[in-house]
Amino acid sequence: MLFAEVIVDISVKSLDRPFQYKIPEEMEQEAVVGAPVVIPFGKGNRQMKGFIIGLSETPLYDINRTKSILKVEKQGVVAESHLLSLAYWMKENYGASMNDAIKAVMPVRREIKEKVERFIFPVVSWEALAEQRKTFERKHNAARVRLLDGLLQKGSESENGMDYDYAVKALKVSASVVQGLVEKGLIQVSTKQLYRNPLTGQEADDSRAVLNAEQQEIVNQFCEEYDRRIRKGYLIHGVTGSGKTEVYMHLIEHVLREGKQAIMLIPEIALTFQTVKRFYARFGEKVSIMHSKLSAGERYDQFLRAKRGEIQIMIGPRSALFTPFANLGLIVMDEEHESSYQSDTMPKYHAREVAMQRGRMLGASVVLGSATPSMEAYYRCGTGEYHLFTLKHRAGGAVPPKVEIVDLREELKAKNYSIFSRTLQGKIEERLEKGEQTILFLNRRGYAGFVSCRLCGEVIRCESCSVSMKPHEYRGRVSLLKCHYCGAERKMPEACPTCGSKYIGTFGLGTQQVEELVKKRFQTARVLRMDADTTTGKEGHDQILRAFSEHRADILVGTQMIVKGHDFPNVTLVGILAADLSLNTNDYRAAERTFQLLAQAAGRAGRGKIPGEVIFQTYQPKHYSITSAATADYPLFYRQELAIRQMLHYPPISNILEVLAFSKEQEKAVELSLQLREEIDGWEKAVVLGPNDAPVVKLRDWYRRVMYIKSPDYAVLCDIKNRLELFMKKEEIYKDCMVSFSFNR
DNA sequence: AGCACGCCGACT
DNA sequence: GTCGGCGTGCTC
Repeated sequence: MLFAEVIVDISVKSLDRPFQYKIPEEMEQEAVVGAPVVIPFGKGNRQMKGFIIGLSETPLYDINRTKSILKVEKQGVVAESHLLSLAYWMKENYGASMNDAIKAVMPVRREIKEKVERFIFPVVSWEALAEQRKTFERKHNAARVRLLDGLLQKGSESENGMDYDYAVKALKVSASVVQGLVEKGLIQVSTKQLYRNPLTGQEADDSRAVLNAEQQEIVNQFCEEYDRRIRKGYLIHGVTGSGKTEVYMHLIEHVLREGKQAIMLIPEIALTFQTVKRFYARFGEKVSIMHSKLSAGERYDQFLRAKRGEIQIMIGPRSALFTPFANLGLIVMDEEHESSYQSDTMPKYHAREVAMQRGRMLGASVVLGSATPSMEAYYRCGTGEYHLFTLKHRAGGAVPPKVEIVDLREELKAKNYSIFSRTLQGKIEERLEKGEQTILFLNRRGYAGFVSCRLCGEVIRCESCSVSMKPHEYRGRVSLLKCHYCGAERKMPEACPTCGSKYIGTFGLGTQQVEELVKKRFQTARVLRMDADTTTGKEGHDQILRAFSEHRADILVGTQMIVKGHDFPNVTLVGILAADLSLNTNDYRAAERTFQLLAQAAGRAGRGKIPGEVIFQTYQPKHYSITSAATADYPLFYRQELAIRQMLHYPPISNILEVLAFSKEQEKAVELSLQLREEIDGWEKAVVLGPNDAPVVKLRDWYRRVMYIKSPDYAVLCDIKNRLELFMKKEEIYKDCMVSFSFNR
């Protein structure tokens, strides 16, 4: 008799263990480790899903009460057994249930309600399309012209096809027009995913770019070690534009030559058609792309192809890490410092750590790359866990931008109360005269800031969360307040709700205000704004960036999103209006984030032939994250930041467990947090900070208390978490409270 | 007595 | 997560 150890598809602590089932004889072939199964569960023999995680011939339970597997799901991709071990490792390390961990590594995850997206693709050549456009223009067929314009614009660059809903809604193209064009054989409408291979049928291009000495040295050392069967972690610290991607491709090529496969991880936002096209061009049909826009079915197809050995390279965001390659040789992780590598649902894993673990399990090397490495990765070069490579030179000999720090306190002394320092203002005017472009960067969205009464000082707060509500533009004026935490909205009040005075107004500064101020100050300039509000969906995003790159505007005002990835050759000035904004958050990563942001923003200037200039406006001109970003001196930043992390026992030196205690009643939240503290008092090798009120005291009507526990030994933190969970389970009075945990290391 | 409701524990 | 068992308490 054969038995299967099954994990039931329910993420509850008490069920997070294997249950033994009999395997009916006729299923013995298909009931393999990793297979998804249907089993009877509980008193009512409810049919549940589950996963086989082990097989045995010895019964571990009363054989008369052992039930049988009902069905082995054939359509599921069977997880490789090493992926299951990886899931187990994740369960242990991130405090998740085995079920959650398995679902993270399994290609077919629970179907989230899937929106069917349709795309419009051209069938004929661009030239024929442009010809048709002229015809429609003559016939004054405005809707069709708009549609073809959209396609032509998108087509030459992205080839992703045009979103059908977008065409109908934003371009006001009626469905029967679209249908007409389909019948004419000009376009085609399909649910086809983004990032199809545009080069199908073409031969892979073997002509490889010539590497410079720095790049070649990395490739040589890696290959030499790889051939000696040395598998380890590497970090490539390469300044923006130093040609990291070319190095990755050489490494992947080497690994492929040995009959191995490779995974290339990229942050979600970096998944642009440009990157993808380079890989298609080099590796042809060997490549497959994972993308969040792929449906579960399509994703499953990709995994199946990987498993069958039809492809050798998988490119994608963090979930691509679990591609079931049988012979994995290399995992590359580009822009290693990006926050999208951190999962925010259970298991809350970091792709960098899981990549290293998968590498260890399978004998694959891991190559990380970044222009501004995370403290964690750079630190691990010092401990010998990774080998450090440095690329100091920009490929193609582009000149690094000239950075100037402007002290805003001096501006105040000189009675300049505007948001533009005299230096910045002068430089913007220069650009306008020369016909060059400027990017102004503000690290906030909307009308950030708050609404308060000048008479009584009362600030308008969200009723459910303890944060101030942010003013937003609605129907052309500031008339709407939004809570950025729970999304609640209310009208901008005419008078102060507390004292009734009319002296109520907005304070602080957002991109909308900056845009208005720019327009006022530089009246001849054409200004574009890009932030979360103006760019609903991918289309708005693309439109703005396109308009700016085609020089249909002189100044682009925006938030974070404009500093990532996009190249504008004609931009010769980047102004950061308040470089220290991201510095003043109560987060130990604030300095690191500031450095990364500034370094990236500076990299946006002067990517073309003309050298660029960058202005950092700040109230803290001497702060090391700002000065070192100005000189693009990462090691300098790293040393100073590490000293602070050392002093305060922050990661990567130590590990932190953040414990949040929630209750609907304020006193109870306080009491619970104190009880939790008592529970772990005197624990060896752990330092406890707090408890205190969380930065957001109240969120969605829950009062929040926070406590930080630091320990150099990660396992200690896991023990503490388990202990506290046990406490919550057995203490009756806290049944209506909640506790959540998150790890940092 | 009869039933509604809520809590607890078991689930192979 | 979900079901059934069982205790409490309320009502026709």
